[in-house]
Amino acid sequence: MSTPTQLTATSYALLGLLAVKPWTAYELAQQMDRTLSRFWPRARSKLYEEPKKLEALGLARSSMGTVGKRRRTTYTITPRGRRALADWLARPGEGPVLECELLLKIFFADSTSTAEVRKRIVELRDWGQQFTETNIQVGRAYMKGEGAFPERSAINQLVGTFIDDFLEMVDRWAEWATDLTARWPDDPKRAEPDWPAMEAVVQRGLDRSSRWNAGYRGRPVPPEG
Amino acid sequence: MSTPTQLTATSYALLGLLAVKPWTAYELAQQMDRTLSRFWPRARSKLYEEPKKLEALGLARSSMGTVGKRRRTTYTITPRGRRALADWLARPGEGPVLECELLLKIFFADSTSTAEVRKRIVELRDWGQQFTETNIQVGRAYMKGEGAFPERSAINQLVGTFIDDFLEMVDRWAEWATDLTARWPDDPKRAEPDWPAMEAVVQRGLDRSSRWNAGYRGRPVPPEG
DNA sequence: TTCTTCATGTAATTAGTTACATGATTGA
DNA sequence: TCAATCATGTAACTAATTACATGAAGAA
Repeated sequence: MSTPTQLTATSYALLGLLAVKPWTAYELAQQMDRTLSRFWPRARSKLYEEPKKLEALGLARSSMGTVGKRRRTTYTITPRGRRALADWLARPGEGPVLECELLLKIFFADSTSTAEVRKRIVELRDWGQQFTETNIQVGRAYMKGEGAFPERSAINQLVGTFIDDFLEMVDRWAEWATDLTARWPDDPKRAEPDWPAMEAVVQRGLDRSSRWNAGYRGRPVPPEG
Repeated sequence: MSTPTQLTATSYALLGLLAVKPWTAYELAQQMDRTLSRFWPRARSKLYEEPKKLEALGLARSSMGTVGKRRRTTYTITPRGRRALADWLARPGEGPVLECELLLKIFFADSTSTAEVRKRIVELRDWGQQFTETNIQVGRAYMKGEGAFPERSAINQLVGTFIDDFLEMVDRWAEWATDLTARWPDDPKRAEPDWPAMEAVVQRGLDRSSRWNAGYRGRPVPPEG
């Protein structure tokens, strides 16, 4: 820890939380778990480590309290910390990274049976369901005005909707995939694609391209080949 | 490498490719990049390492060829490898893990300006667009019958649709978010949530729950009767 | 011939995870 | 007063990434 390395997005995630208010290490970890983990999942232990790095770099300071004879650390952001955060927020960011083992298993369907594929699809749907439960609770709490930080409500809606859009998408896909594979023979290698559906997906992608090229206001439009 | 550690999902990803046909290390890496990276992204170097592990465990064997005076390794799956793969495929898998730095930056909007948030939203949309381009090409190639493995067409449709559903979702979200934030004041902390929209999202989640509880619940429920 | 891109890796480093440890608090 | 769970971390390990290196093939 003597060498203060470069900050990672995870460091900034913690720093961002500290910008809202000071927290103890435990509260920080909790908060991460509850909110950020949906699109920036990290192990618990990491969340105890990072704040130390922030402090070493002068972006936060810590004050020790005690509970009985255990120490308890509370972190507060410094002005330098706020500036560092603002700088980071003003730089471009990375797009979504999706990782899905279930999809991987489905992708290798030709080395197993259709029955197994169907199981994986059900698991995917169940996963979305589980996730939805907690997401709803958060959303409802906010609507009842129990949200801890009312000045963050609109922001929370923005990202909360992204997450729920994703969950909705997974659910719909799973439903569609269930129907599709219901008509598959036992051996996935002998399954015929649903050509019209495939055509529709390609078309949809092309439509996105058009809409994008039509209304685009950033970079120059790439020349058509 | 002398201690043959446990196989990871990444190992199985390579093993799965080998089940299709033998490949050289380079071809494996290419294939990963082109197809699997969409839902199982890994660095290039990793893809050269893993096959060695597979060989050490007797799940693949390698034959050395040469190009000039450089060696070139071709990997082939063994019967044990096929069994290991089938076993893995028959076990439950992990659900999606979503990671998005842009969303993280948007989440911390209260430490920056609405203008910055809008930029991040545009970046997210651009990202989807970029991704869509390549996705369409793959899809079109398949439809023209240029797909290298026709027996995998239906499977590819399954996962390809998942990816495109996701891209479509991102695009729609970005469009919605653009509209919403167009009405935000300069300071995101003073932005009011769109309450009806928020209510709608919660309702949608509840609807998913109902549909789920009605129909499935882990295993396929036999039709009422 | 030289330059660039394709092909094929190895080495060094690190971000992140799993496992472990233990005091404090609560409630049965 | 005992067990469970909350709170608070540290240590060991590893999966994965970035950086580096270099031969081969084809283009200019």
